[in-house]
Amino acid sequence: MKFDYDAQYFNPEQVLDCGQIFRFTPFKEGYLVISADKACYVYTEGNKTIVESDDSDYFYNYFDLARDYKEIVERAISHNVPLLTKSAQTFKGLRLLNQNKEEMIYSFIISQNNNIPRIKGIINRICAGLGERREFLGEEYYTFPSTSALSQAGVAFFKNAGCGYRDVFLDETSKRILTEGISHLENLNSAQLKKELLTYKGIGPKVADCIALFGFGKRDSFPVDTWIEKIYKEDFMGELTDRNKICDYFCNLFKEDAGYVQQYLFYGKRTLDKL
DNA sequence: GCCCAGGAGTGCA
DNA sequence: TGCACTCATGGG
Repeated sequence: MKFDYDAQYFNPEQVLDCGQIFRFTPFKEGYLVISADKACYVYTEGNKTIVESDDSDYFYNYFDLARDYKEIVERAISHNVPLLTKSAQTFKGLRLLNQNKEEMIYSFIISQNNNIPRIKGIINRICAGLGERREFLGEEYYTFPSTSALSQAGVAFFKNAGCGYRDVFLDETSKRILTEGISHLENLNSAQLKKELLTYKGIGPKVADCIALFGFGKRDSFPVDTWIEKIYKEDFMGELTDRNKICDYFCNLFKEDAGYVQQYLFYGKRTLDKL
Protein backbone atom coordinates (compact mmCIF):
# COMPACT_ATOMS: atom_id res chain seq x y z
CA MET A 1 0.00 0.00 0.00
CA LYS A 2 1.12 3.52 -0.62
CA PHE A 3 -0.08 7.09 -0.21
CA ASP A 4 1.38 10.49 -0.99
CA TYR A 5 1.44 14.02 0.42
CA ASP A 6 2.56 17.50 -0.67
CA ALA A 7 6.36 17.35 -0.50
CA GLN A 8 6.64 21.02 0.40
CA TYR A 9 5.35 20.22 3.88
CA PHE A 10 6.69 16.68 4.13
CA ASN A 11 10.43 16.42 3.54
CA PRO A 12 11.74 12.99 4.60
CA GLU A 13 15.30 14.16 5.19
CA GLN A 14 14.17 17.00 7.45
CA VAL A 15 11.68 14.83 9.35
CA LEU A 16 14.22 12.08 9.99
CA ASP A 17 17.37 14.11 10.51
CA CYS A 18 16.10 16.56 13.13
CA GLY A 19 16.77 14.32 16.12
CA GLN A 20 13.32 12.97 17.00
CA ILE A 21 13.89 9.47 15.64
CA PHE A 22 16.85 7.12 15.78
CA ARG A 23 15.70 4.23 13.60
CA PHE A 24 16.02 4.93 9.88
CA THR A 25 18.47 4.13 7.13
CA PRO A 26 19.01 5.40 3.59
CA PHE A 27 17.20 3.08 1.18
CA LYS A 28 16.88 3.33 -2.60
CA GLU A 29 15.58 6.83 -3.39
CA GLY A 30 14.72 7.65 0.22
CA TYR A 31 14.69 6.01 3.61
CA LEU A 32 13.57 2.87 5.38
CA VAL A 33 11.90 3.94 8.61
CA ILE A 34 11.21 1.59 11.50
CA SER A 35 8.71 2.33 14.26
CA ALA A 36 7.88 -0.17 16.99
CA ASP A 37 7.29 -3.37 14.95
CA LYS A 38 6.49 -1.69 11.63
CA ALA A 39 8.50 -0.46 8.65
CA CYS A 40 7.88 1.88 5.75
CA TYR A 41 9.73 3.24 2.74
CA VAL A 42 9.47 7.02 2.37
CA TYR A 43 10.80 9.03 -0.56
CA THR A 44 10.06 12.13 -2.58
CA GLU A 45 9.18 12.01 -6.26
CA GLY A 46 8.53 15.33 -7.98
CA ASN A 47 6.31 17.40 -5.70
CA LYS A 48 4.99 14.40 -3.75
CA THR A 49 6.40 12.51 -0.82
CA ILE A 50 5.37 8.88 -0.98
CA VAL A 51 5.03 6.37 1.86
CA GLU A 52 4.97 2.65 1.13
CA SER A 53 4.09 0.26 3.96
CA ASP A 54 1.87 -2.58 5.09
CA ASP A 55 -0.09 -0.26 7.36
CA SER A 56 -1.06 3.07 5.80
CA ASP A 57 -3.26 4.13 8.72
CA TYR A 58 -0.39 3.71 11.16
CA PHE A 59 2.09 5.71 9.11
CA TYR A 60 -0.42 8.40 8.14
CA ASN A 61 -0.78 9.11 11.84
CA TYR A 62 2.92 8.50 12.49
CA PHE A 63 3.92 11.27 10.09
CA ASP A 64 1.22 13.54 11.60
CA LEU A 65 -0.36 14.05 8.19
CA ALA A 66 -3.75 15.15 9.49
CA ARG A 67 -2.19 18.38 10.73
CA ASP A 68 -1.67 21.56 8.68
CA TYR A 69 1.97 22.58 8.95
CA LYS A 70 1.53 25.62 6.74
CA GLU A 71 -0.12 27.37 9.69
CA ILE A 72 2.54 26.16 12.10
CA VAL A 73 5.33 27.48 9.88
CA GLU A 74 3.58 30.84 9.51
CA ARG A 75 3.05 31.22 13.25
CA ALA A 76 6.71 30.32 13.88
CA ILE A 77 7.88 32.97 11.42
CA SER A 78 5.56 35.58 12.98
CA HIS A 79 7.63 35.64 16.19
CA ASN A 80 10.38 37.54 14.35
CA VAL A 81 13.26 35.64 15.89
CA PRO A 82 15.93 35.44 13.17
CA LEU A 83 17.07 31.88 13.83
CA LEU A 84 13.47 30.67 14.11
CA THR A 85 12.32 32.50 10.98
CA LYS A 86 15.19 31.21 8.89
CA SER A 87 14.81 27.67 10.19
CA ALA A 88 11.03 27.52 9.71
CA GLN A 89 11.42 28.87 6.16
CA THR A 90 14.22 26.48 5.32
CA PHE A 91 12.63 23.45 6.99
CA LYS A 92 8.97 23.82 6.02
CA GLY A 93 8.98 20.10 5.37
CA LEU A 94 9.80 19.19 8.95
CA ARG A 95 6.99 17.42 10.83
CA LEU A 96 6.77 16.10 14.38
CA LEU A 97 6.20 12.36 14.45
CA ASN A 98 3.67 10.49 16.56
CA GLN A 99 5.91 7.69 17.77
CA ASN A 100 5.40 4.63 19.94
CA LYS A 101 5.23 5.61 23.60
CA GLU A 102 7.31 2.85 25.10
CA GLU A 103 9.92 3.10 22.34
CA MET A 104 10.24 6.81 23.18
CA ILE A 105 10.63 6.10 26.89
CA TYR A 106 13.50 3.65 26.39
CA SER A 107 15.12 5.53 23.51
CA PHE A 108 15.30 8.85 25.32
CA ILE A 109 16.58 7.27 28.51
CA ILE A 110 19.50 6.15 26.34
CA SER A 111 19.84 9.65 24.87
CA GLN A 112 20.90 11.41 28.08
CA ASN A 113 24.43 12.87 28.01
CA ASN A 114 24.99 11.07 24.72
CA ASN A 115 25.39 11.94 21.05
CA ILE A 116 22.99 11.05 18.26
CA PRO A 117 25.20 8.68 16.24
CA ARG A 118 25.99 6.67 19.35
CA ILE A 119 22.34 6.62 20.45
CA LYS A 120 21.43 5.14 17.07
CA GLY A 121 24.07 2.44 17.44
CA ILE A 122 22.95 1.46 20.93
CA ILE A 123 19.30 1.23 19.92
CA ASN A 124 20.17 -0.82 16.85
CA ARG A 125 22.12 -3.30 18.97
CA ILE A 126 19.29 -3.59 21.48
CA CYS A 127 16.77 -4.20 18.68
CA ALA A 128 19.01 -6.75 16.99
CA GLY A 129 19.50 -8.56 20.28
CA LEU A 130 15.95 -8.58 21.64
CA GLY A 131 13.63 -7.65 18.75
CA GLU A 132 12.05 -9.90 16.16
CA ARG A 133 13.70 -10.21 12.76
CA ARG A 134 11.38 -9.11 9.96
CA GLU A 135 11.61 -8.23 6.31
CA PHE A 136 10.16 -5.36 4.31
CA LEU A 137 10.76 -4.83 0.58
CA GLY A 138 13.54 -7.39 0.80
CA GLU A 139 15.31 -5.54 3.61
CA GLU A 140 15.86 -7.09 7.01
CA TYR A 141 14.94 -5.14 10.11
CA TYR A 142 14.33 -5.79 13.80
CA THR A 143 11.28 -4.72 15.76
CA PHE A 144 11.71 -2.61 18.87
CA PRO A 145 11.79 -5.07 21.79
CA SER A 146 8.72 -5.50 23.97
CA THR A 147 8.84 -4.30 27.55
CA SER A 148 8.70 -7.95 28.52
CA ALA A 149 11.83 -8.77 26.54
CA LEU A 150 13.64 -5.70 27.86
CA SER A 151 12.73 -6.49 31.45
CA GLN A 152 14.18 -9.99 31.14
CA ALA A 153 17.37 -8.99 29.36
CA GLY A 154 19.35 -8.07 32.47
CA VAL A 155 21.76 -5.24 33.20
CA ALA A 156 24.68 -7.02 31.52
CA PHE A 157 22.84 -7.09 28.19
CA PHE A 158 22.39 -3.32 28.20
CA LYS A 159 25.96 -2.80 29.29
CA ASN A 160 27.13 -4.98 26.45
CA ALA A 161 24.99 -3.01 23.99
CA GLY A 162 27.05 0.05 24.92
CA CYS A 163 24.54 1.82 27.17
CA GLY A 164 27.17 2.71 29.74
CA TYR A 165 25.81 3.74 33.12
CA ARG A 166 22.27 3.89 31.68
CA ASP A 167 22.10 0.09 31.81
CA VAL A 168 20.46 0.08 35.25
CA PHE A 169 17.94 2.75 34.21
CA LEU A 170 16.70 0.59 31.33
CA ASP A 171 16.59 -2.50 33.53
CA GLU A 172 14.65 -0.80 36.33
CA THR A 173 12.27 1.16 34.15
CA SER A 174 11.40 -1.79 31.92
CA LYS A 175 10.68 -3.91 35.00
CA ARG A 176 8.48 -1.20 36.42
CA ILE A 177 6.54 -0.78 33.17
CA LEU A 178 6.12 -4.54 32.92
CA THR A 179 4.19 -4.58 36.19
CA GLU A 180 2.43 -1.20 35.93
CA GLY A 181 1.88 -0.74 32.20
CA ILE A 182 1.60 2.80 30.85
CA SER A 183 -2.16 3.13 30.37
CA HIS A 184 -2.37 5.40 33.42
CA LEU A 185 -0.20 7.90 31.51
CA GLU A 186 -2.48 8.15 28.51
CA ASN A 187 -5.07 10.73 29.49
CA LEU A 188 -2.98 13.20 31.46
CA ASN A 189 -2.31 16.77 30.47
CA SER A 190 1.27 17.81 29.73
CA ALA A 191 2.10 18.95 33.25
CA GLN A 192 0.63 15.85 34.88
CA LEU A 193 2.38 13.57 32.40
CA LYS A 194 5.76 15.21 32.96
CA LYS A 195 5.37 14.90 36.71
CA GLU A 196 4.62 11.18 36.39
CA LEU A 197 7.46 10.55 33.93
CA LEU A 198 9.91 12.18 36.35
CA THR A 199 9.32 9.33 38.80
CA TYR A 200 10.99 6.77 36.48
CA LYS A 201 14.67 5.94 36.84
CA GLY A 202 16.66 7.69 34.13
CA ILE A 203 13.93 10.17 33.22
CA GLY A 204 14.67 13.78 34.14
CA PRO A 205 13.08 17.01 32.88
CA LYS A 206 14.58 16.99 29.39
CA VAL A 207 13.94 13.32 28.68
CA ALA A 208 10.39 13.63 30.06
CA ASP A 209 9.70 16.49 27.67
CA CYS A 210 11.01 14.50 24.70
CA ILE A 211 8.85 11.51 25.61
CA ALA A 212 5.81 13.76 26.06
CA LEU A 213 6.46 15.58 22.78
CA PHE A 214 7.36 12.69 20.47
CA GLY A 215 5.47 9.83 22.11
CA PHE A 216 2.39 11.35 23.73
CA GLY A 217 1.76 14.18 21.24
CA LYS A 218 2.17 16.91 23.86
CA ARG A 219 3.08 19.70 21.44
CA ASP A 220 3.29 22.28 24.22
CA SER A 221 6.41 20.55 25.60
CA PHE A 222 9.81 22.18 25.10
CA PRO A 223 12.82 19.92 25.81
CA VAL A 224 15.87 21.90 27.00
CA ASP A 225 19.20 20.27 26.18
CA THR A 226 22.72 21.64 25.67
CA TRP A 227 21.81 22.99 22.21
CA ILE A 228 18.71 24.79 23.43
CA GLU A 229 20.76 26.26 26.27
CA LYS A 230 23.19 27.65 23.69
CA ILE A 231 20.31 29.02 21.57
CA TYR A 232 18.77 30.62 24.64
CA LYS A 233 22.00 32.52 25.33
CA GLU A 234 23.03 33.36 21.78
CA ASP A 235 19.72 33.90 19.99
CA PHE A 236 17.40 35.04 22.80
CA MET A 237 20.03 36.85 24.86
CA GLY A 238 18.80 35.01 27.95
CA GLU A 239 20.34 35.34 31.40
CA LEU A 240 18.84 32.33 33.16
CA THR A 241 20.99 29.26 33.84
CA ASP A 242 18.44 26.89 35.43
CA ARG A 243 17.18 24.57 32.71
CA ASN A 244 13.75 24.31 34.30
CA LYS A 245 13.38 28.07 34.21
CA ILE A 246 14.61 28.21 30.62
CA CYS A 247 11.96 25.60 29.81
CA ASP A 248 9.25 27.73 31.46
CA TYR A 249 10.46 30.78 29.54
CA PHE A 250 10.10 29.07 26.16
CA CYS A 251 6.81 27.36 27.04
CA ASN A 252 5.27 30.69 28.05
CA LEU A 253 6.62 32.35 24.93
CA PHE A 254 5.45 29.77 22.39
CA LYS A 255 2.51 28.17 24.21
CA GLU A 256 0.85 25.38 22.21
CA ASP A 257 3.46 25.64 19.44
CA ALA A 258 6.41 25.16 21.81
CA GLY A 259 7.30 21.69 20.57
CA TYR A 260 7.35 22.65 16.89
CA VAL A 261 9.38 25.77 17.61
CA GLN A 262 11.82 23.73 19.66
CA GLN A 263 12.46 21.45 16.68
CA TYR A 264 12.95 24.33 14.25
CA LEU A 265 15.44 25.94 16.64
CA PHE A 266 17.27 22.72 17.49
CA TYR A 267 17.56 21.56 13.88
CA GLY A 268 18.36 25.04 12.59
CA LYS A 269 21.12 25.68 15.09
CA ARG A 270 22.73 22.35 14.28
CA THR A 271 22.54 22.51 10.50
CA LEU A 272 21.87 25.95 9.01
CA ASP A 273 25.54 26.94 9.10
CA LYS A 274 26.48 23.81 7.20
CA LEU A 275 24.02 24.25 4.33
C1' DG B 1 44.68 13.71 25.84
C1' DC B 2 40.70 16.79 26.28
C1' DC B 3 35.99 18.15 25.39
C1' DC B 4 31.45 17.22 24.22
C1' DA B 5 27.14 14.74 23.51
C1' DG B 6 19.19 15.90 22.83
C1' DG B 7 21.28 14.81 31.43
C1' DA B 8 20.13 12.62 35.58
C1' DG B 9 21.03 10.42 40.31
C1' DT B 10 23.09 11.08 44.60
C1' DG B 11 24.93 13.19 48.71
C1' DC B 12 25.45 17.06 51.50
C1' DA B 13 24.71 21.82 53.09
C1' DT C 1 15.74 23.58 47.80
C1' DG C 2 20.28 24.24 45.73
C1' DC C 3 24.51 22.69 44.08
C1' DA C 4 28.75 20.07 43.13
C1' DC C 5 30.16 15.68 41.85
C1' DT C 6 29.86 11.57 39.30
C1' DC C 7 28.28 8.45 35.95
C1' DA C 8 30.18 4.96 30.50
C1' DT C 9 31.42 5.67 25.99
C1' DG C 10 32.73 7.11 21.33
C1' DG C 11 33.69 10.99 18.06
C1' DG C 12 36.06 15.20 16.97
